[in-house]
Amino acid sequence: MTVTFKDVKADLLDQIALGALRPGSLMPNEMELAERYGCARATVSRAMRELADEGIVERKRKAGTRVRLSPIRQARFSIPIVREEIAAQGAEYRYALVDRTVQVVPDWLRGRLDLTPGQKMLHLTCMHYADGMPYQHEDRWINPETVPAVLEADFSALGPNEWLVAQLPFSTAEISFSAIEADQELADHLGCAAGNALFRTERTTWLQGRAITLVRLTYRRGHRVTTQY
Amino acid sequence: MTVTFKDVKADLLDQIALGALRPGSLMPNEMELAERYGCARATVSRAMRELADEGIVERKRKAGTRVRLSPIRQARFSIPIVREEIAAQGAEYRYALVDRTVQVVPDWLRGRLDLTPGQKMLHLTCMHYADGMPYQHEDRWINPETVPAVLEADFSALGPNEWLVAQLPFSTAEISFSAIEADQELADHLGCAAGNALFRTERTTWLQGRAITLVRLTYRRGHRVTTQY
DNA sequence: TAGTGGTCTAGACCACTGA
DNA sequence: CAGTGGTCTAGACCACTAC
Repeated sequence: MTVTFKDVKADLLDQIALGALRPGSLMPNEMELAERYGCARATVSRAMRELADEGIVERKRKAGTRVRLSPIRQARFSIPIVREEIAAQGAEYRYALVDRTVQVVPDWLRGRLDLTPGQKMLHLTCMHYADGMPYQHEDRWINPETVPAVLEADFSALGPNEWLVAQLPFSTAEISFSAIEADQELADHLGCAAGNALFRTERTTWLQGRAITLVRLTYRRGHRVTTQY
Repeated sequence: MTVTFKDVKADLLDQIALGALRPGSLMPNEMELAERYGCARATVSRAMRELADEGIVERKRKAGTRVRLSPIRQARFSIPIVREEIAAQGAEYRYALVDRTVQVVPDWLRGRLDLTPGQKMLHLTCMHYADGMPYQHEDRWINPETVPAVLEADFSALGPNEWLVAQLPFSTAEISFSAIEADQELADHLGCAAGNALFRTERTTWLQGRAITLVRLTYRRGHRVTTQY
């Protein structure tokens, strides 16, 4: 069996974990490792590159590769579409449009999205249910100047998230997680008491520098997001 | 100038963004793209592999490469050390050890960490302050069987997180985010009222299949974590 | 079973940057 | 300026899997 980049990567990780390669220490260069492992330099290179991408190791030309003093820990969370999230749990998904209005953008939102005063936005409120129980409350603003078709879209059956994803293949976004206390309206929708702690995701989406949408997703009580790294 | 994998990747992204490559559509295979771009297959391969890693595209042997119907959105959060997190905000960091006990592992924890009944764990409670204000409450369990030195460590000045990072260069972990309601003790420590919604991070860490530590980090009221993608 | 992606190799040139 | 990583190439073999 030939030596693969995964073999090299795993062995290097072991050496780091076992302390043979100490944090801050200089690792052998690619040629030397290639000889040691009996493989091509490209193989070592890919192993090292992945370690660098994962924040385990730090690479600099001429200076060589070092084990990071404190590894940059990164957690990756996938951002699923609610329907798929619920289906993945084996529950039945149901969607409901609660409210739809077109209104002048409030000041707090105008600042956030860098909009002109007096501009109108589409404001949607929706609920997502899992097996008939409230799962997620969606409070969304969409910019019709960026996505004109949104004013004709029918959101009574299909949620705005799925509609937007189908319309716009691509975008950049900022996402934040926080804990909030339920107001009476949220409590009613999500079947909990006012004041209960709820997990909230807030996402702002841009396409080529122009604001598309801001959405606040508030989950039923007890929700948690999890990932491994 | 020769064609680089970045050129290929950027061009493919453009084609997807502009709609020339529609979601769900089958892309040409690597050989064909290599000819089209006038480069080696390995170059195309790397470009496509990165698109796949980023969740833009889906690859299957024999079936070919397709543009994902809805891109898998992934958010990366960096997991900083508290002290660096606070320092990055320009605030002064202070640490305090609140409590330290060695006790038999409670059942709920034993199940989580796959430990033997009756095993003893080090239980630490700490506080982290920013400019003198409560910032984060840390409730941590450490397994002395995996990290024997921990029983001799002095946590009165250095937080257990930093101590562990220095001891164990590497580990796998599971992390989760949730919203909780403050009990009286948390409220006292964090300077809020009992019942307030607080943001919590829970992290379980393993080294080669053996549990190292479980930690619950609860932040002061109003905390949020943010990232872009 | 045939077609696709996944990977390795050996060699080459280049780009960055620390000594 | 010399050493390191970064990348490309052309060819090869392999592994998976849809058909």
